[in-house]
Amino acid sequence: MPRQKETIAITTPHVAGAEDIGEIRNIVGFHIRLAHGAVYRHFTETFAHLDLTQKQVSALWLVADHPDIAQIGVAQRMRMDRATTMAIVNRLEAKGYLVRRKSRSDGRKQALNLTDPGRRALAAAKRAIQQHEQWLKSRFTEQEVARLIELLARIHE
Amino acid sequence: MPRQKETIAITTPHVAGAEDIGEIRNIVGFHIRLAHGAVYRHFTETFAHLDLTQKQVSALWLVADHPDIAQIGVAQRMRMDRATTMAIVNRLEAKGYLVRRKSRSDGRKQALNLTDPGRRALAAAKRAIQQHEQWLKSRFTEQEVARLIELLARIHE
DNA sequence: GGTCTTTGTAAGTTATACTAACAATCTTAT
DNA sequence: ATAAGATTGTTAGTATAACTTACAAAGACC
Repeated sequence: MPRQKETIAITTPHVAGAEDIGEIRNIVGFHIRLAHGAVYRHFTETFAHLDLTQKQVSALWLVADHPDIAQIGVAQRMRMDRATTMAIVNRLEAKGYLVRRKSRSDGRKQALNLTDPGRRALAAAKRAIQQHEQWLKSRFTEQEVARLIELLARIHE
Repeated sequence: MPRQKETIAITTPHVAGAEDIGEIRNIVGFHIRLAHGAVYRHFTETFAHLDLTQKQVSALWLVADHPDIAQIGVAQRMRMDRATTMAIVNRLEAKGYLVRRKSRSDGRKQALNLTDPGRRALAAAKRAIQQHEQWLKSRFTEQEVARLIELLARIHE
């Protein structure tokens, strides 16, 4: 994770000339990538003091919402493969935020559950996310937010 | 902030505190990340035979649109820092798709330009992007595409 | 039982993004 | 004009993430 102190804002500020991107601006994928990058950077700043990445928070949140979930369940909900999920669960386990234990219903699976520190970390993360979402939503009306979510969902569903 | 809970309707069964910001699916950032992941994955499949990533294509395209552009120019337009831009330009140079040469107007800068193989690679990439964009746009009307681009631009601009 | 599938794990590769430090060059203030 | 400061490219090092391949253990199905 890009650890950082709280010095400066975004490393590549929007300066004159940045909007001159030519015909590439008509490519939807290009805008999704730029928007994702902007959100990612702001997220990282907002979460610098919590030592958690987007993926880690999402995984933590999913485990909280679905006690005893298996890694494959997290992977499916986050559209990741098993190996990537492993890496993220490993990091969360190393931080002491969740525990693996063999599932009783299916010996192949590991049931994931939050620890108390994990619950506290998630609570703090949710407060930070509120800030982050506020930053993100501040440029839209409520109706536009709903519309944006609906359009994005059509891409990933 | 009057009446806003309606759009974030779905109730969380377990915890209902003042700090509870609802289910993860109501978080805009989560949808942007999932949509970006879906687009990234499809892009990678579409481009498997071309040995080019999203970033590399974008950089190639920008250099084609702006001959003699400096690395810092590419960085600003793609919202990347100088070090990340270096890595991408290095890869494109290693593939023989572009050349660096000292800028005459500013000795600190490197003027970037495509080679002939670079131009051919970009032409092929643009054809693949048409396919990719078709896949992406197929779930929207033209009007929705325009709306989506407009909303996304508000995030990264 | 035997075979196929699913799940977790491990190892290794690639791409991206960031920091910090440095040299060369340009810009600006005195 | 020169000193001080800012910009640009570069290198080195770190962290995350996504992927592949391979393997073992357990479940599903015939």
